[in-house]
Amino acid sequence: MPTLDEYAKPSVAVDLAIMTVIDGDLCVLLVNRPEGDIVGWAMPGGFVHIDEALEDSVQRVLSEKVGTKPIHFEQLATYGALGRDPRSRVISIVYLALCPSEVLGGANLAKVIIDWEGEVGGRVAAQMNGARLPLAFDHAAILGDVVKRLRGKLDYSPIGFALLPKRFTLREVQEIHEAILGKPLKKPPFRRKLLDRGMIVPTGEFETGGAYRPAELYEVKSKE
Amino acid sequence: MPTLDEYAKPSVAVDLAIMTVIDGDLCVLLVNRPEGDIVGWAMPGGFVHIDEALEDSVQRVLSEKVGTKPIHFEQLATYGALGRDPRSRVISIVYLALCPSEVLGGANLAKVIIDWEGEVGGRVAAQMNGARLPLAFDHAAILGDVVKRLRGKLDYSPIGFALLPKRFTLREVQEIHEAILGKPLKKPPFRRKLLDRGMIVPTGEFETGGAYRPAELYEVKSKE
DNA sequence: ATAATAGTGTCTATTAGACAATATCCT
DNA sequence: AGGATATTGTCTAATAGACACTATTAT
Repeated sequence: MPTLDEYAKPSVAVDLAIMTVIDGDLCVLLVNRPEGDIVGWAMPGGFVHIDEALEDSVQRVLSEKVGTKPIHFEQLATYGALGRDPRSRVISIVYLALCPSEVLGGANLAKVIIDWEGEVGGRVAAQMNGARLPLAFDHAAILGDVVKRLRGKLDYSPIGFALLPKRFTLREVQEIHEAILGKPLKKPPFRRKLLDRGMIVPTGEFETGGAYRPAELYEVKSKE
Repeated sequence: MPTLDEYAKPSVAVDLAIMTVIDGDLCVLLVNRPEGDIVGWAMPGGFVHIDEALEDSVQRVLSEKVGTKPIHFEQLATYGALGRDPRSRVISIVYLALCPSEVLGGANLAKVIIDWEGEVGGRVAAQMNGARLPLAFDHAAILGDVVKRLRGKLDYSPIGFALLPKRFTLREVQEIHEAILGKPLKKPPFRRKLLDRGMIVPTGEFETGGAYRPAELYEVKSKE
């Protein structure tokens, strides 16, 4: 109930869409809601404290609930529909965070199943080990927006490299792009476009351990 | 102060960047803050009520403070730095709204002066009748983001048409684009690109009243 | 030698931009 | 008729995509 001198305020939360690519599949880190509460899987999140900047809330949720630092994060959008959390009015500021899969060891990574392909305003499903996971709140729709943002920014921004280790082969970059776009790409044009962008430079070193011809390792060009 | 069973909550507001183009200048609707309060000019805004969806807050602010309905509005971003409102912690969800200048009669429209040209993260200045207006809060930086969003979406989305009346000439479209991009465009390539997009259709009617040859009127193609 | 992948060369289709020429309408 | 703008035509540069080919390495 509102006090005398102020209106009741909504709660404000940050929710994190922590994305990675594993074996050619776009994946998101989800947490299982405790029983008796909201059922289903949800993006990790937390309330924004009164003395805490939004990015600090993001960092706190990362260290409290995830235990890792993403390479890149950016604000996606804010969701404030009335019934989105049935317990109370919560406005969620959603951040998109990107990590290479290596640094997310042991976390609950759910494969993101895009089931709209071409339509607009799409939702998304999630599965883990082949089983469908129920998504809590409006997180299926939010993840649809996440995928749209990723696809939109993929080839004119360096976000794809945030999903890769410091040094990577061109094939690995292509696998990331194919996973996000959900379609295969031709190798030669992809290589050119990438190299013509001028965002990456060859290191002169080569991958090891693989069968057959090793590919050169590249890294993101440091801004001079 | 927080009550026993909950933390203190930030306030949540919506702020509106209501943009238009007048005589080739990108303009924004601002309100003058009352004296004794925050000094300077600010975007119109209001607090989000506990039982009100974000878009409903936007509509309420529009009817209370502006008295007009924009052709198009979309969420831009959410700003929550700690000191942005010196009176209390306020998190602002900023919406970008677009209107043709004809429907904003008599409002306080300030010309947006872009003073960064090419750099990243830019702020913006405002002037009215040639005099510089002081911008309150972090609204100079927010308006920088507004301009960036406008420029980025201009030529692959129909937002430019939201600044025009229902029927318009190709020259008028070009003037809108030049105002937003801040640079002149060549007429023939601009015409083709626009027509090849397939988003507008000729009406067969022509403008009247102007000196010299009248141009054909176009309108946005209705989706079938 | 062979298999499998890395990397290159060439061609074509599409698109964006520059520039010149023509068409049309008002005064 | 003349002036200003609308509209069209042609050319060029840059880009994206398809496809064939060569190069390199582990087995």
